[in-house]
Amino acid sequence: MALGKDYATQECSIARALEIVGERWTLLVVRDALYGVRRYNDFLVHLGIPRAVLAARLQTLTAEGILEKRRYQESPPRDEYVLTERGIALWPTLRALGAWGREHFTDGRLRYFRHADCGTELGPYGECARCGTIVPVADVLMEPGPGLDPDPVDPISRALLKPRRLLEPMETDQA
Amino acid sequence: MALGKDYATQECSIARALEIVGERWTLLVVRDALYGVRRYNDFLVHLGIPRAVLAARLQTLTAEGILEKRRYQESPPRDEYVLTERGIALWPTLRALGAWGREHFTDGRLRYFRHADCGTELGPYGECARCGTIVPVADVLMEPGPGLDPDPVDPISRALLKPRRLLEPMETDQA
DNA sequence: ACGCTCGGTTCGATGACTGAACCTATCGTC
DNA sequence: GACGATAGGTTCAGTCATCGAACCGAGCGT
Repeated sequence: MALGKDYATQECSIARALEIVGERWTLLVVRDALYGVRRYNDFLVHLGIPRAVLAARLQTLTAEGILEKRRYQESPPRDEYVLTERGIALWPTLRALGAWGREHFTDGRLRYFRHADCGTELGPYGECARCGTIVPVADVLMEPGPGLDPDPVDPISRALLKPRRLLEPMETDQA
Repeated sequence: MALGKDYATQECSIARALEIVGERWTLLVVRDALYGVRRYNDFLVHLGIPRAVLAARLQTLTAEGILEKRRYQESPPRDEYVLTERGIALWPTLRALGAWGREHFTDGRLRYFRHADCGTELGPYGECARCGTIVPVADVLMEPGPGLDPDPVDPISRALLKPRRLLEPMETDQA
């Protein structure tokens, strides 16, 4: 958010948060990371984001400790970007934002989020009404809804047609 | 978000939400509205936002049904911007975002949010642990914390030094 | 008639985003 | 060992949003 004006005068943790994740595309990158996307190229294709912007976002997210860059093979050298604790902690925000967007601006259910242990659909705060608990991110099961119409040329889009747990890494190779 | 590229390809309610409230300053305007700010000039001074940008944000927020423009006196004609249901529904998102920012990027408590009925501090989801309920926005009491250091020339900043309920309109006149 | 406040609009300069092209290293294949 | 493909970027020109300051008009109060 290095624009002439930052939110410096705002003594407010919302403003601080927005300085870090408030830029265009940033929260969508984090969303994809929660969905299990880890590689530069997968982000690129699934988001349709300009390459330069993606590189910039991955760098600042890494610098802020939200993603961690990690080598997963040596030859050829390839890195992946994995969410840290701090990044995973953005799930409630994304959940709330998504619930608001769905409630007010979307028709047709695009995805369902369920408690993997019992199959109950999550409430607006990411809680399981049946178990009476906040569901840990890794126990959230994501399923496609009827309103979903995936892009056939995008392997990530197709991979998201199967029920998956959040954070479970994508297997793009055999896609 | 009328940039060359919108988030059109994203079949996702998070992306839809971000198209509406994802622009710079927008969520801070909504935050101030929750805090009780209603007038153009109060937003202007408290946010330190360029006038043209504020005018644009107020217009799109009104167009999207998040704020409502309402005449509060006839002579001279003056309008105020008040949150609608749809705008108030953004509270959980802002609460989650603020909790994340405070947890990871702020030192010193800036504000406390409590359940007005019982004084218990709100949990990260805006719930009252003691009463076991999600606290309605109008029953949230906001109090200044020790880390707060208000701008003395800004009447809104000073008004926020007193405990206040969310949505309670500001009285800027006698400030 | 004068200045003040409120709520804007206009405008030039700056900076972020976009899309396309280019680049490097490594692999698999012939 | 030349050839093309793939992953992960960087560079660059053009466009669009944001910034800050100036201007504007209606309706006060005096």
